[in-house]
Amino acid sequence: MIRRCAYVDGMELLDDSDDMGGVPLSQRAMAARPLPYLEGLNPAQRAAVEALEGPVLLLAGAGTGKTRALTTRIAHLLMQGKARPGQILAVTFTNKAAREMKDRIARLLGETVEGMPWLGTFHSISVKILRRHAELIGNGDLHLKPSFTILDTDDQIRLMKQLIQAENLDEKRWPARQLAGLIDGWKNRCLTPANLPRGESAAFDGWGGKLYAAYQDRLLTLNAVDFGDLLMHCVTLFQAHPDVLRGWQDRFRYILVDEYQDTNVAQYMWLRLLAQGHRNICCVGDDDQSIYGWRGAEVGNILRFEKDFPGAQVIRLEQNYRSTPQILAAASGLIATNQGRLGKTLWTDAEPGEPVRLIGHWDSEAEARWIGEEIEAFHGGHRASVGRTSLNDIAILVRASHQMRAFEDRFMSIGLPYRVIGGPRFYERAEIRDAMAYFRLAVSPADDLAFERIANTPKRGLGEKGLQAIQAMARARGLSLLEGTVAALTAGDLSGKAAANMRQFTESMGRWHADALDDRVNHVELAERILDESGYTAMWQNDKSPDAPGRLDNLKELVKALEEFENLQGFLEHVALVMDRDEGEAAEQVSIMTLHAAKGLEFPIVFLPGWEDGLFPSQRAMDENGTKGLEEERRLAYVGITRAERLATISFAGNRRLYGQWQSSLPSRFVDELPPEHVEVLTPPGLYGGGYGAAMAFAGGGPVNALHERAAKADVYNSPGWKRMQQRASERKAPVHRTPVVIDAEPAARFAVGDRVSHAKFGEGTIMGIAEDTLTVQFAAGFKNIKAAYVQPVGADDVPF
DNA sequence: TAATCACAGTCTCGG
DNA sequence: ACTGTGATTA
Repeated sequence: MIRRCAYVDGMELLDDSDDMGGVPLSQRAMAARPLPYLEGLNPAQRAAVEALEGPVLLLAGAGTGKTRALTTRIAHLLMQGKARPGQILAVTFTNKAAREMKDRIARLLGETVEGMPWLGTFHSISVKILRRHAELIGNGDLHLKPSFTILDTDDQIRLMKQLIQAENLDEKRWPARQLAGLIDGWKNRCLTPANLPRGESAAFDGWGGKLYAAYQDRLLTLNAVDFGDLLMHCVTLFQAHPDVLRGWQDRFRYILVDEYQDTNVAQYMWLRLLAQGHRNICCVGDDDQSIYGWRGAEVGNILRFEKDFPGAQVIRLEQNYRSTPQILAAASGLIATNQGRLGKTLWTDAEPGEPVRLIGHWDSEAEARWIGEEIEAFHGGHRASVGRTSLNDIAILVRASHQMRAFEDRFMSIGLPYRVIGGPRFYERAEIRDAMAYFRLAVSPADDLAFERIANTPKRGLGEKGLQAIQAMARARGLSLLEGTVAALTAGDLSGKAAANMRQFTESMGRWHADALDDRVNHVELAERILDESGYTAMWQNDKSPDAPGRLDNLKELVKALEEFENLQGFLEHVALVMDRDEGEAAEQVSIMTLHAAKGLEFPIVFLPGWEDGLFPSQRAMDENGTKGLEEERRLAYVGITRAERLATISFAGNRRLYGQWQSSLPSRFVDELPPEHVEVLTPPGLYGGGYGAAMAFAGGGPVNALHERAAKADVYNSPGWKRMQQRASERKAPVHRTPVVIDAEPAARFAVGDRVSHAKFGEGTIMGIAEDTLTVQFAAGFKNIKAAYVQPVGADDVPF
C-alpha cells in the first residue's frame, strides 16, 4: 500500500535539500567581501557570533540584541562554509520567534534562504523527527504510524474523562483537568509510565500511574500523540536506538537554542542527546526572564550550563539598545531583590528619558478609563514629552487574561481600536474545531475523537442512547466509530430519524474520504463541499445569535487558509502545531496581551495595570511555589517593564471584580520594590482635590449607594501601601502638571428610543426606553434593562467596528 | 431528543 | 460573570 501524505513528501524534499549541497553563487560572492554582516556589532555580540566551535552560553539581557547575535551567528556559519542550511539545528519556543529568525537570516544574506529546514520550535522539529521513526515508538505490538495525529488540550481532556469514567471514579473528586496537568508534568520530565517513580505513581489516590498507562495505550490505538509526547517520544527514541541518535547527531553539526532559560527537563535531555557528539551547542538565554516554571521550565538548566558542558565559553550581552536609563534602572532595581541570579549589569548610553510612572485607581474600571484617556492623549499628540504616538506603539500588558475585559469594554465604548494578542486562539474556537473535526474524519475515518465531536453537530437526532449503541457495536467488533455506525445501521440499532440522518452522514463521509485521498480533487473545494453538504454551514446560517455571522466569517477564513497547503493532511498538521494566526496589521491598534505573550516584544509606550497583591504577584503562584513562585512573578514584572522603550506606566486598583464579586486589594509588593528615584507618582484623577466625594462623582455611572458600599469595604486608601505612595508623592518637589481630567458624559447619548441594538447574549433588539446609561430593550427573549455599554448599535456607520 | 434550568467551578501562564 | 454540565421537563 502506498501512503501518500503531504508530510511524507515534504520529508523527502527536505532530505534532498540537505544533500544538494553546493554553495550558492551569492554566498560565494559575498564571502569574497569582508563580512559586511559583522559591521555594527558591539564587541560582545561579535564574540558571540564568532565563537563557533564548542559549547557557548550567551547570557543576553533584555533588549541587548540577542536575536541579532543569534541570526548573525547562523549567517556566519553558512558564510564560513562551516555548515549547510540543513546541518544547522536552531530551536525556538514559539512559531513567531522561528518566523522572525528566518526573516532576519534572509535579510542578512540578502536573499530568501530556502532551507534552514531545521529552524523551528521544539515541537515542530520533534514532529519531523518522529514521523520518520514512528514505527519505533510503542510497546510490544502497538506502535505509531507515520500518519499519527496530534491531539490538542481539549482532546486530551475528553480522552482522560473517558478513562476516569471507565474506572468508575468520581469525576468531581478526580477532575480530568487535574489528571491532564499531572501527566503533562510527568511528560515534561520525561517520565514514561514505565519509569514513573512509585511516589509519583501514587498520585490521584493511587490511580495516577494506572490512568497514565491507560492513557498512553489509548493514544497508541488512536495513532495519536499529545504535545508532551512529541518531546518525550523523541528522547526515548534516541535512548533506545543509538543508531538513530547517531544519525541525527551527525546531521546537526551546529545547534543553537533560543530562550534556554525556558527549557524543561525533556527539552534539556533532547538537546543534550543531540549535542553529545560534536558539542557545538550555543544556548542563548536570560535567567532574569525565566517565566515558564509552571510549564516545567528549569532555571537550573541555564545556571548549570557550565557544569554540563565543561570548557563552555560564557559571553554576556549587557548593552541595552531598547529602553531609556530610567526604565532600565527601575527594572534592574526591582529584579535585584531576587536571589540566585547569574548576575548581569545592563547599561545603555541613551538619553535619560522619563521616570516610570505609577498611579493608583479606585477600581479596575477607573483604571481602564484612565488608561484609555492617556492613550487618546498620546495618540492626539497632547504629550509634549513623547510627541504624537501611533496606536501601534502602545501596549497594555496584563498578568491574567481576565483583566483584558475591562479594557476591551472601555475601548469598545470610546471607539479606540485595539487588538488582543494571543486571546482565544483562532483554532480553539468551536466552529473551527468542528470544521477541523470534519476534515480529520474525512482524512482518517478512524479518528474517533473527531467523530464524537461532530456526529451530532449539526443535530442529527443522535442522542446519548444512539451514540452508546454505536460505541457498543464498535467495541464488540473492534471497529472505529464510523464503521460502527454503519454496522449499527444494518443491525437496526438506531431509531428512525437518527438512522436516516446517520446513514446519509456515513455515506457522505465515505465520499469525502475517497476525495481526500484523490490527488485530482481540489482540497479547498472539497473542504467547502464538506461544510456545505454536512449541513454545518447551514447550521450557523440559521443561527440567530449575534456571533453567528462572525463564525461564518471564521469558517471562510479557515477555507481560505487551506489554499496555502497542498492538501488537507498538510493543513491539519500545520494547525495542530501552529497556534497563531496571522494578525491583520492594517489599521493602527493598541495591543493588549498577557505579560507572558509579551516576552520578546517591545513597544515605545507600555501600560502595566493590575499591580495588586494577589493578582500580581499571583496568589496562586505564591501559594503553590512559595519564594520560588514569587521570584518568578518578579521576573515577570521585570519582563514587563523592560518591554518599554520610552515610557512605562504601572497602575493598580483598590477594587476589582473576582468571580463576579467586588474585592478590595492592596498595591503589589513589587510597587514598593521599585527604586523611588526612578518613579514618578501621579495623582489619581478621581481623588484630585478631594477624597471620596470626588472619587465617587467621577467613578462614573453606577448607583451611588453601591459605591458607598464598595468604599466601606475597600478601605484601600488607609492601607500602608497607599500611604507609602502618597508619602512619596508629597516628597516630590513640585506637583507634576497633568492635563485636566475630562469627565466623560458618556452614556446613552449615542442611542435614541427606537434604535436597533445588538447584545452579546440577547441578540438584536429595539430600544424602548432610556434612563441615564441604562437602556430598556425589547429583545426576542423579552424586555431587558441593559447598561448602554453592553450593547452596540445595529447597522450603525458611526461605530468603527 | 431537545430545551430549559439550576448549579458548580473558574481566573495565572501556553506549545 | 460566564461556561459547561447534569437533572428535569416538554
